[in-house]
Amino acid sequence: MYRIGLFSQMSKTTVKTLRYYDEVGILRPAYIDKRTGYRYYTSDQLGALHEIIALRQIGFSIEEISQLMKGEQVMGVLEKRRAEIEKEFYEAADKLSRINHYIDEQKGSIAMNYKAVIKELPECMVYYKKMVVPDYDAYFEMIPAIGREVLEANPSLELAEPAYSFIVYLDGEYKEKNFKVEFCEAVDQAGNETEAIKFKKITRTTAVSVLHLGAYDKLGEAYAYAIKWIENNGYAVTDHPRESYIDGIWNKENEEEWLTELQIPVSRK
Amino acid sequence: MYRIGLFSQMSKTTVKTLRYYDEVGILRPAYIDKRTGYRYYTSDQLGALHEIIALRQIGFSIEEISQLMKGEQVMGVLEKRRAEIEKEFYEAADKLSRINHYIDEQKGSIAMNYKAVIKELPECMVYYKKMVVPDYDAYFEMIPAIGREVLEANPSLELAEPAYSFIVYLDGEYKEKNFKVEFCEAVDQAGNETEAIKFKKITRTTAVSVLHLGAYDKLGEAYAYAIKWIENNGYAVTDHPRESYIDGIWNKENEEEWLTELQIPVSRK
DNA sequence: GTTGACTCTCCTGTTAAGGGAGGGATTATC
DNA sequence: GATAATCCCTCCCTTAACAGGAGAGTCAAC
Repeated sequence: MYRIGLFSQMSKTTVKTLRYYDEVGILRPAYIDKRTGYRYYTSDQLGALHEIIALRQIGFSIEEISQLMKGEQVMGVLEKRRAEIEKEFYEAADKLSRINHYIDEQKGSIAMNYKAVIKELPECMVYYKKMVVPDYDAYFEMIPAIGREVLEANPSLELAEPAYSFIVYLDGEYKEKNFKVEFCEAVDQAGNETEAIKFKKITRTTAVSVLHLGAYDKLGEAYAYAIKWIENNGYAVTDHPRESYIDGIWNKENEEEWLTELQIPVSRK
Repeated sequence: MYRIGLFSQMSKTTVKTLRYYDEVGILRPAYIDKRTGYRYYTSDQLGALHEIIALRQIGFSIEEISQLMKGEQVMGVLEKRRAEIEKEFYEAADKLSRINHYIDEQKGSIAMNYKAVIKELPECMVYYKKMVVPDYDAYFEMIPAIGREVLEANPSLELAEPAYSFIVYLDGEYKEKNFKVEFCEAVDQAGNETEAIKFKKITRTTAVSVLHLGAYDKLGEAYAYAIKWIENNGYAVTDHPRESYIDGIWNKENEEEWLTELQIPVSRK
């Protein structure tokens, strides 16, 4: 019978850990002196501890080890943990490419104003209208007009909170002028459709989000950044990009303060 | 200016998180109403939050993000984090092969009595003697004799605590009889050497450790298990295996209670 | 008998928030 | 103007697996 200090050296475990394992019940000492409270371990407990350490090294929680030792749904616990480890593995690979990308940016000593984050875009109901616009400036006339049109057909329609409106570019390629777009705005529920205006439900999706500060003619840079980021980090574009308008002519006079969020639906390659 | 609830929806962050970021100082609201304590955020704070989220997704701690935002040793923090992520990546790969190995064992529905764990063996001073032994049984005569021989030359020598003695097999191949071994026993410091007995310092090493319960003639199974484990989990043997005796004839009569630890120095492939 | 090493329990701290209580503020409705 | 429904505030507790330390009791050696 060994006292805790010696046993901890034999097993290369700390005393704190042994006391903790006693407390949570996965390794009770073979004997406890009732008077002094001293814990005594035997050498065959080395085997049990060995197994616990092996499982901890694989990353099982104390709770899971408890279950395994009681023989409760062993395969279930094992498979669950394997799935988690696989996830950890892919996430580490993901982080690795992201930080490499980030470090490359810093080294390039270019003041990068863009940061990409992965977001889940929730499902929502929108009204939408497809149109061809000659150039960015035309938005400022066309978009308010759409708003009025919708309200006319649906006087009691309510916009979603928080406000969420965006434009999807439908042309497969990049065009300087006369691009085909779809304007969408989130509402709380579907309403009456007209010739031009329809409703649809947008499904939940994962997207890369990049914020762009400044005038719209520089949005191309944000696109370039996002596309490069997606390539470097092993994602693939799954749908048309969206441009969501946060600040613009309606609340900021200065073009340089306009804020736009570029959202590109992606999935892992 | 948006109140916290709306801002949290715009940024897809929880209110709790925003309050926490305020508390730790990485994202203070643009304005706080002194009377009510209400936090108010502006849309350009979306950019700052965006960057924080990007860094959190890469796995930076709040403390590190704080530093990065203050511009303190940026490259140092980044490189440190990259090294950590690389480590996480290799560790995940390691855990993955270990759990697969473990699951295969369970599925084999063979009652596996062996569990491998990775340990750091600390540096220590030992005396040692090389010899050729005819068979396992001969240990019981030869080892106590060595003990006496050492004590004769070094009357004041003290053994290390905890006791650590082991045998290294020096033959390159497996032999049933007349194997060449080296017996080592840890002591607190070097002493007088004799013709047969020398001292040396054993360096720190990483090893796979497998416990074997039972008579020595079954040790081959423990070896077989350990070697298979090492192959399956992407490690490589770097030195001679050691057999460390924990329980044996000196304290247990019954052969089935003898406990031996097999330690095989390894490194990652 | 005394020292020094060992052990005990109990309390706090660690990360990055999440959960909930209790109470004030704002907004919508009656 | 009253009331109800949200919204927001602070404060405290919880998480996992221990680590660190305080203060007190125990053991073995000299």
